[in-house]
Amino acid sequence: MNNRQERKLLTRQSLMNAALQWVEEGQHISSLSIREVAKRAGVVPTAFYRHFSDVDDLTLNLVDELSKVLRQLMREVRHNRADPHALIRDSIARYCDYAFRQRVYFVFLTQSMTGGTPLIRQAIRSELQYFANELATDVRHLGLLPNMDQAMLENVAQLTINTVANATMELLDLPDGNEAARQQFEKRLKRHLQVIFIGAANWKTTVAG
Amino acid sequence: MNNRQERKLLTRQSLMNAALQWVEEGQHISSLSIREVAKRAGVVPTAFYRHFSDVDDLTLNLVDELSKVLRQLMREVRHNRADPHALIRDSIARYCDYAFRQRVYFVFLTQSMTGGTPLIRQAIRSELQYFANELATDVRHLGLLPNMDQAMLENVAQLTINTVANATMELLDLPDGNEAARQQFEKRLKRHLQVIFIGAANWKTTVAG
DNA sequence: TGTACATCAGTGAACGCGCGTTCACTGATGTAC
DNA sequence: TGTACATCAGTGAACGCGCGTTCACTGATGTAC
Repeated sequence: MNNRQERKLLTRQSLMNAALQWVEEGQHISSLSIREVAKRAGVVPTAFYRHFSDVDDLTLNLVDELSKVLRQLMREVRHNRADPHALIRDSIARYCDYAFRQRVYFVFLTQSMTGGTPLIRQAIRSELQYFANELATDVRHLGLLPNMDQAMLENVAQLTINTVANATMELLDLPDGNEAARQQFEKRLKRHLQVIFIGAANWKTTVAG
Repeated sequence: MNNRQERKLLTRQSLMNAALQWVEEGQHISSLSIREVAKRAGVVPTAFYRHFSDVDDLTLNLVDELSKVLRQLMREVRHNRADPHALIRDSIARYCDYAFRQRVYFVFLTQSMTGGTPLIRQAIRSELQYFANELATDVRHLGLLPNMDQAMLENVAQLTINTVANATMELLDLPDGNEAARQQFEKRLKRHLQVIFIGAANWKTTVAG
């Protein structure tokens, strides 16, 4: 049924899942050992080397893998376009839901955003940049900030994405099932994004000085 | 000259400095071992236990210690009040200078912001909250946003601090001595803060819906 | 289709090493009289 | 001031353990004829 290549990919997936499991338990990826991740994946420690050269290598591949998943999410969100009037609120609600359901992905990415090697940090940052560019394109197409030049629009998009990323760290630490805290959080994030949007709408190039 | 207590404090300081040195070399604090930090501090591994119960305990104390240092910095910055007209630009320049000179403190704090135990993350978050409150008080006293209610003012201050904190991660990864990249970074951060300030100045309570 | 050989993902033993933690200790500093 | 005892920060040996990495291997899958 499945040939050698496919079996190898399955083992690779097992190793990656085992690493995510480690993070899910509250551990930092940098404290994961080859022996530990191999044990959790159900293979002998030396089998690890058939897939990755060390834990950093695995981590980098994990960032790439999860980036793909997140891009897919973004495509779906953009497709099911929300009512423009409640755009911010709806987008926040949808994003938070997703972050909660795929919690471990986000924990891993926020952890690596500050904790990994410079290479890993850069990979995540360029992923955020990608999202910012998508957002700028959407804002342009929706005609939400018609008078803003492209450079500044990208700047605002970047600020927005950064704000969401920052809020995500907080979201992930909210006590599970505390609906009141969750709503308070979403309200606060909504206010932040509204301030940014109002600031962008009132931006005049002459401020630049 | 120095009694037993003072000597003990010196060893404690050595251990903390050794931990910071580890971070400075690009390692994550969670991968620091008791033996390693003791070796760097010039004491025998078992001496570590006279000061901390484990590495997490040391980390938490380090967060407290550095928080004190940062509060002191903030007091100085607030004292040498800048020209209100160039408030944002001057504050950014001063902050970036400080972050660069005390690089390791900021690397450690941004690293722990996402990477530490929940307890550590919470400690840093409440420290950021403290800074946000100070900022809100300053903005109030300077009369910069006279029509804004207290809750929203705190919200905007929080957004501002978050934005600076987020930018700090990027700042710390800038190649050393690349003045062009540094200026571009500062300009981008200035734009972000300006958008936030303009948004706050144009905020109407009726938007709240 | 059948056979003979090549490939290579995963195995398992072995190595030397640094780890956290225990324990009894030492000897300078501090205190009581 | 001098003496006798208490305190306790730092020492050093010892333990069992999990670590990364090496190596020769096995045996199922793949390929060439």
